[in-house]
Amino acid sequence: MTTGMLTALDQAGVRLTGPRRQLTELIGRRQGHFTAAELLDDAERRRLGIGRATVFRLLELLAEQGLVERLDLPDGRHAYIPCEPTHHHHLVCLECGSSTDVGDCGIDAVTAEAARRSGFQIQQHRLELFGKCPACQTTKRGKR
Amino acid sequence: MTTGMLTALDQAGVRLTGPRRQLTELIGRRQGHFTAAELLDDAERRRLGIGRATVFRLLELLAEQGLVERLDLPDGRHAYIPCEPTHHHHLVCLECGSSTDVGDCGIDAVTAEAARRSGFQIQQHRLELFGKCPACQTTKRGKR
DNA sequence: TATGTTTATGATACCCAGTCTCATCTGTGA
DNA sequence: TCACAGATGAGACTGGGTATCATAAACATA
Repeated sequence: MTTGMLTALDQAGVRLTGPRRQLTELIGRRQGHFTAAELLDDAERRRLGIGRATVFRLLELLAEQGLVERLDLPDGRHAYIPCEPTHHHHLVCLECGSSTDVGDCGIDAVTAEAARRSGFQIQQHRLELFGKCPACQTTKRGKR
Repeated sequence: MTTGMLTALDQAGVRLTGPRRQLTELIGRRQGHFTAAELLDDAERRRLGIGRATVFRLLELLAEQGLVERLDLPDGRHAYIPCEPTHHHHLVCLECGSSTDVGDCGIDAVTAEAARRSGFQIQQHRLELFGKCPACQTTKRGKR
């Protein structure tokens, strides 16, 4: 996954710099979604000397390549999820933060129906699903 | 609609103050979604002397009551849409900014399918549809 | 209608995420 | 090994949103 990200960047024709190698490495170690601030913290904790702007620039680059997706958490924060560059949706666990991709699942029928009812031409949609992952369902429920 | 917002606030047990009346009035006049900054501009242009904090406090209050919904535009900005306090989704026109609500449209089947495939318990979802409204489809397309 | 309590207000300082600028550095192709 | 386009880090800046606090106004009660 980490190497996948790097080779994808390479193929995109950008330079494989030190900061980019280190940051993709850090992203690869994380489980599920993360915020820009968390990634920046990781880098600072390891004293990699990577600047704030570089982190945001890389995230933007990864998002352009579809290697990461930007996502709005229910609490209003922004997070990023590493993912495959095909259209899909995310299922995010509200407890542990892990996430899974799901494919189509019939959403096209929904958008078509909405278009029919409203007369809109639908150009893009965003579907985000939030809940509890299988692992968190089995652990004790009083937890929070 | 405007009065609906006010009476709903009244029923929520909060005070019907001057600024709240004026701001809900301004919201009522707007078509479709608006950002906090736009609402603030409206208020300043009319020299209502309403503070920044008051605008954000009212929007938060309206969102709590489900009278307004906060929404993330594809360009990353945040906007608010006045709406009915029942569960539904928004169709947003990317050209003129107008919006329409659509009801269920079969999204429950999609979330059920995603849950089945992934094992997640889905607690909430967010679906936002972006496109071109009927009016903007008929006006010249070179626009934008 | 006057009063008093509670809630809301505006001003302002502040915080945080993200962007811009710019001088310096470095990856990479030759 | 060299040259240079592209990337970097520092830090200033912006814009959305929040916290604080003294003052003002809504509204229940008398």
